[in-house]
Amino acid sequence: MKSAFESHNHSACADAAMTRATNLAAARGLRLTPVRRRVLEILLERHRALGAYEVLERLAAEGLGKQPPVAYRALEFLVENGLAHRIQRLNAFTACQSVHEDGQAPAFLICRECQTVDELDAADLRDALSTRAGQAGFTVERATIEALGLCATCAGRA
Amino acid sequence: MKSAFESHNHSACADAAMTRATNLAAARGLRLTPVRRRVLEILLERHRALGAYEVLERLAAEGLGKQPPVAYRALEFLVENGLAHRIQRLNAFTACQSVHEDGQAPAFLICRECQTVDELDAADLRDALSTRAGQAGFTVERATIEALGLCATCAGRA
DNA sequence: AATAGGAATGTTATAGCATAACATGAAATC
DNA sequence: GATTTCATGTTATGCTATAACATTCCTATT
Repeated sequence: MKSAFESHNHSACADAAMTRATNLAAARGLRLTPVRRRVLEILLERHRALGAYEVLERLAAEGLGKQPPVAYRALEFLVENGLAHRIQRLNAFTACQSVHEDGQAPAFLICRECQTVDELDAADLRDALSTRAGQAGFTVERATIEALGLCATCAGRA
Repeated sequence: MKSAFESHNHSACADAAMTRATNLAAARGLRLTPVRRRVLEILLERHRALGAYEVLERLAAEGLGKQPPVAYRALEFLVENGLAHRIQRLNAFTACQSVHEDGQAPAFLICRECQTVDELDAADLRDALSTRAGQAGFTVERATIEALGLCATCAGRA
């Protein structure tokens, strides 16, 4: 699997994600409605996080909804079902690029230069965090791990 | 050092933090002005994250500023100098409870029940993250590690 | 095929978070 | 004491997010 920072056949990458989403919906009886499907497609266009209002603009241009709740509801659906992630640092959303258990969100690498967002499996980091938290009597339910920095490409350019 | 979740002599805890802040300001030639000092005191009242507008209400009640930029500027100053932290998940701010290098923010444990926020030293987690990111050619500049869950006290109550 | 119940979407309105831009004032430096 | 720098005051606005209610669309059941 190529990282989001490397150049790759992106349409294959997006197609694969759409296929995973379609299969997941079928398996779980989720309704991947036109708005939801379209929002996921929009997020999949690039390895970048989009704000809800950016998504909404796109939807509006296509006649799929003009008000914020339309975008927020679709995004919420995608996030709840692991098809997209919310990037807290950016107040924005990105399509899920990997496969992982529910609630087991990966860590994110966010390039401050090109805004590309990549996922990193974070199982070990989450485990370490849970262990340490557990020592303080704290039960971790959801962990957010986000790194801001420079990707290789942008570092090379500078 | 007691965790924020345990009952403790909180005024001593807040005083110690204020003293650290005063010393840091002196050492670095920072200006801990009345507004900045007061904002830090307000954050130190409890181990909870406060939104900028909550801080602003307090300031306004005391005649220290009525407009959002007053609160945001003071908070920005505190965060930049490591005296407070921004909790991304909450869009809120909390006083720093520990001592750490610049930019080396700790991990946060956020109880979803009592809203208490505690810090955990995250040096090892950050290192692990940086190493893993480095394998993908990514240079981590700042890492956000936040865990949402239940503290021992609240878990016991349920 | 009618219909009842639930799920999704449409719509209005508003709440909450954050900053740009410019004016004024205070403090340190020269 | 003039200059420069930093902090604060103020106005205005932009971005992010959700509550609440109306309507439409599916689905399952009769």
